[in-house]
Amino acid sequence: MINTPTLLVLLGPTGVGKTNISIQLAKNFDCPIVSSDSRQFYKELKIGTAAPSAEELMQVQHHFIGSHSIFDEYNAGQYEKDAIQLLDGLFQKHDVVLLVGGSMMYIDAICNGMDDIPNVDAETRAYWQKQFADYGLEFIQNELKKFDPKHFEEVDLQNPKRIIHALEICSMIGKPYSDLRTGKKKSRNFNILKIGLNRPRPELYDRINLRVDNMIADGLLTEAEQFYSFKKLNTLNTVGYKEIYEYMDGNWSFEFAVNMIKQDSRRYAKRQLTWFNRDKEINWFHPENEEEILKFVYERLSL
RNA sequence: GGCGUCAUAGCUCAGUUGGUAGAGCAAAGGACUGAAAAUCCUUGUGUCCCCGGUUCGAUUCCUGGUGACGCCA
Repeated sequence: MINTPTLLVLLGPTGVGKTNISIQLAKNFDCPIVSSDSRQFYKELKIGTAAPSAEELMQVQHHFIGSHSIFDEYNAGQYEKDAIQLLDGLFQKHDVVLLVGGSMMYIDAICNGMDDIPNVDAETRAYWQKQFADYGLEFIQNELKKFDPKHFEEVDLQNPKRIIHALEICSMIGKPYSDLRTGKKKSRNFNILKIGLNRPRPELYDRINLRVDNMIADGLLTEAEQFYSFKKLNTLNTVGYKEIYEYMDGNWSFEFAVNMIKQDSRRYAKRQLTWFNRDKEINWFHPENEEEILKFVYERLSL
């Protein structure tokens, strides 16, 4: 029934109910799951990232769940390379592979591709961070204007991370960062079908709040405490962990920290929806309309 | 029961010497090419507790309610 390999992409805001639907879809189409959740990659972060349970992992073959350590350096560009290579292998045996997650840039890295830009080495990063820390935003803005006037015109000049990154690349390649930014969409040797899950805002927020309470009951505090001494790692600058560390540092009460985890999760969900709303290829469904989703996917795949 | 204080945005509160109002937080909207669950930008949403009175005009002053809090019984 299926002619060309298809990547079925299941996306949506945090807490909407992706995992549950993903297991059902994977069973129905007898296909493996590739995660595009940039925090479920980390094997140390299970409770706080609402990673699939051991039981769920046994039911369907999963990739990129607990595949990395919080001590690893990882990024979207590397993920694109690794995941595309993995998909090439999976499509040898499967007509359909399910990509599941909510990390917007990681999903786009697979669907659209990213430009070929080198990984930033630690010294370069440290150098520009120090420049920013010592001389401020205006200084790095001017540096960017000097090294890459084109990007200076395009970038969000209030956002230090964007400016620093552009400067890192400029100094590593010895030419403007914008020279490497083609903005071209890569072609893939598989079809892409995007399914978006969403719920009315109050419903989504209720689920997020409840899920955080459940994480606490399941031992999120203990999980986070184990890595307290590494709290400065980028991988731990994550909703569910950074708030616990504020509590452990004595800045917040425990109750306040829990409320902040809920609030930060809600804000994250909002940002995800802002990004996804721009993508007109997404076919949206309410997660409880499982039959409708299955019917839609069957129809699209058999064409 | 008596006396006093208070009542303004979802919350905490400013303010208007009488010309229908503004901060913080929350929230909403947006951006996004290797740190992305990160980072950054924009936006004030209102029977100013209710009924009257004075006034050209009351959220503001006055009578009376209602509610909250405090003190005294």
